[in-house]
Amino acid sequence: MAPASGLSRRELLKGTLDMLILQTLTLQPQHGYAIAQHIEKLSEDVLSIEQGSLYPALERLQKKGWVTSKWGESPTGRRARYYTISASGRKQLGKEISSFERALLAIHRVMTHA
Amino acid sequence: MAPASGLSRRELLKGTLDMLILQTLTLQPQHGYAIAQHIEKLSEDVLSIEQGSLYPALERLQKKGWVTSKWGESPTGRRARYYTISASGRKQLGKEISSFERALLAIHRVMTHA
DNA sequence: CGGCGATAGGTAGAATATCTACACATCACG
DNA sequence: CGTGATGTGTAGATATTCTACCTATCGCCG
Repeated sequence: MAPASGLSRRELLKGTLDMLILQTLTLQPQHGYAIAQHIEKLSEDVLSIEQGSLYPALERLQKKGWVTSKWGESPTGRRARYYTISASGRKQLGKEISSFERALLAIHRVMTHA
Repeated sequence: MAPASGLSRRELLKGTLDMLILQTLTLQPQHGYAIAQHIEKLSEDVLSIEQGSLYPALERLQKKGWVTSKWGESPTGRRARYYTISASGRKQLGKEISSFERALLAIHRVMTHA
């Protein structure tokens, strides 16, 4: 994780974090640290989820009822809080995906001067 | 512009407003109100730019040197401030487009569980 | 005439999301 | 013993957008 050459790449489209987390949790329940790693890896290190964004986001999702959590043990034997997506979380994910695509299409129309 | 049936659609991907404004100004210099209308129309009413977002954004872009402005007269004969994209503004637009596309591709990879 | 909607510009303050920078703990490894 | 990876978390700053106002002119309709 050392910034290699002082280059700090970080580009998260704001407003997409919840969607990315929820999507990640559709694969299987995960703890926070693993969620962040999963997203960073799949994005080929383009996206980076800072802890200061991750944990508040998870709290937020939990408060909305979109994920549940319970303490467990990670593969490395450490205590970790595992998050599971709920039924309403899946519904929410669907909404976020479609509104994301809608917005994307709209932006595309503007950017290609239609 | 009356909300038709009380339905308030508004979906702007956060962080894309500057890019949309700069892109709009590559067509021709425009005043704020017309910029907002242009974006709303091209996006087929998916995106809506509120005045409270628009004018601060235009100030921001001006402060960064990406646009210049001067008072003029609109086609309807009203006083209006016309904004013009600068050379550095065009360079900035290019940067924003490529980082937007980078992020988009990354998000796509995560969302399709790659 | 009086009011309203569209055109045009703007501000104040709230809400929100994210980031930076910490603190804490355990484990493995040299 | 120190450091880096794993793991959770908080506090405070920062940035962006939104809601809700305000002002002004113009044209139209009743």
